Amino acid sequence: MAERASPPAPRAVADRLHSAAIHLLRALRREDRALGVGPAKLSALSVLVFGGPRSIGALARAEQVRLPTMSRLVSTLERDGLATRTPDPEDGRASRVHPTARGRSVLRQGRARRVAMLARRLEQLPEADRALLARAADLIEGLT
Amino acid sequence: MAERASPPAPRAVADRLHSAAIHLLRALRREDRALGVGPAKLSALSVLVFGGPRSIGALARAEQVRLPTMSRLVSTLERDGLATRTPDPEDGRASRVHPTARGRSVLRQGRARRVAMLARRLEQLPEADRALLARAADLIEGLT
DNA sequence: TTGATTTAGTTAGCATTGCTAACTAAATTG
DNA sequence: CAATTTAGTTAGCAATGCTAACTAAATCAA
Repeated sequence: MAERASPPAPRAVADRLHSAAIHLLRALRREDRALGVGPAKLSALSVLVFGGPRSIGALARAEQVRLPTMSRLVSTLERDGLATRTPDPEDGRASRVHPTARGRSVLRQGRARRVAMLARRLEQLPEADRALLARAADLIEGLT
Repeated sequence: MAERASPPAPRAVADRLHSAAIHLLRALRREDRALGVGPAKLSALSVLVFGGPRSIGALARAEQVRLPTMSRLVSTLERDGLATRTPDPEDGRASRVHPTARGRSVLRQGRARRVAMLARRLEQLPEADRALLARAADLIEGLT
């Protein structure tokens, strides 16, 4: 035994990886509900907190949504006290979006909740498997 | 060099894996747009096609949504000719949902599109990395 | 057996998040 | 300087999530 499996066909790997990602996120998604902040807001906030303040357009590109969608999302973030808008001194058309202290705090909590749930499961794996998953995460991020 | 990294802390791995899954699905999601069938419908259809016909309640549990959400989703699947509802002979309250031929076809196409996109990227990886990702997919599915 | 409870599903109504179309206003370009 | 491009907004629609409140069938208990 321990015979090498047949070489992994890209399509088969793609299919399995696709399913796994869907199921993983579906399970984690439930953790967000307690937060009272929707997934789109959390995700945009995450870009602002970890990537720094930026324009609404840049945020839209980062989140892969259209400008009007992000425009409205930023309005609700502002209304909820999670972000603020300041005029861009260089460009009279643009504004810059910043997370507020409360925004950072909410993000930290949400992220902690999701990550904690996943971490609890990862703890039950042998260390070698955990290392493999860490490497897999990097590979996936590198796929572009 | 090639020194062993510090043991992978579950929280750190969880964080990276979480991000990777989000980014992967966000990229793949775009492929679905050409299909004209939303993600919730595709996902429910996938359960029906690969897991077999079942009640609306069972479908709701599989999709982790509430019963009214699934009830409406099935109505639209029916309206779109992607699924049908038949009465459950055992239980007068329940109905069973079946995919139609067209539902199967649409699902196959959508899945093929997403998987093809991911497979194209996986092809550019060394075989060892692909094998690693295949193993990772299994580990993730097993986390539950 | 009947009355109470539970379970399956629906309907109504709301919030979020995606889109396109059509607009304003500032910046850039020819 | 006029024409075009770019940043953002507003309006309106569709999909998808929820809870509350309902109907009807099934099950349980007395």
